[in-house]
Amino acid sequence: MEPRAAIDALSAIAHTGRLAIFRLLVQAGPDGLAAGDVARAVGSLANTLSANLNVLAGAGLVRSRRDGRSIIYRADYDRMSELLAFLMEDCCAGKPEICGPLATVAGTACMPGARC
Amino acid sequence: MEPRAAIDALSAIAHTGRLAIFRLLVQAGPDGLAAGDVARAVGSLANTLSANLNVLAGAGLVRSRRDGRSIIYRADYDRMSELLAFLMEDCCAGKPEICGPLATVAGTACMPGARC
DNA sequence: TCTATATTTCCGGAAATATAGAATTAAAGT
DNA sequence: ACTTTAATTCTATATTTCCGGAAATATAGA
Repeated sequence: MEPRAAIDALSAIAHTGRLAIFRLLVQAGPDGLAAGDVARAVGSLANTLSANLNVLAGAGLVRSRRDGRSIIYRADYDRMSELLAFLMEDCCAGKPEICGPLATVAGTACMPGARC
Repeated sequence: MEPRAAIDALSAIAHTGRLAIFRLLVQAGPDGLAAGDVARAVGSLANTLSANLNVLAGAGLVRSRRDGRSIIYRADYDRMSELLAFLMEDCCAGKPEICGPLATVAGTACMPGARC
């Protein structure tokens, strides 16, 4: 991932409202949620929410598709994964002092059954 | 890590200049670098650099100590580790689709011998 | 004390961002 | 065609961030 793209992604989630939106969409899973449902869940106006979803989409962290009158947003897991990889690899220079302890986030850091 | 602290850390590194500073300090290791050396390395004015270092320090990502007339800055590895943990655990909700592939950053994501 | 070096603080203007109200587009149902 | 619902876009305003110049502070050395 290019630094420019990483910075865009970082500033997208460096915002209380957008972080909440993104977390919600991650937890919602691959099927995603309609914009209206997101607005209700995080309690924000439709236009504000739309702007924030647009920032997240611009950073590649969420994707959208139309379904009837609703527009369904879902988190882009690959992109988030790339961002995490950027931070760990590139930014942390693979220092075990930083990245090592993350192994304790067991089960998340490693796929079930993955050989580590 | 609290969401507020995570957001502060994210916005601190969501900036071309500050990301460069942080990466430099991570690579410089625990001994850190004098502010002047950082300024020279990243090519920025002393006052601008000072402001940016201050933002990073406010987010807890770097620490400073005085040494003679120099002020030495070093990356706070623990803090960065906490930030990564926040993103993986809390934000990604432990979804293997996101965090799993990070195991391929092998050796960094998982300490040798860690139970994953 | 005087001077030089290192860094920070203060301040202002330009640019970017955030949010809300009003209007607009899009699709579905009648 | 008309109405309703869903979401976006347009526009304005308030706020924040960014960066540079000038001045201030801190330390070391002569």
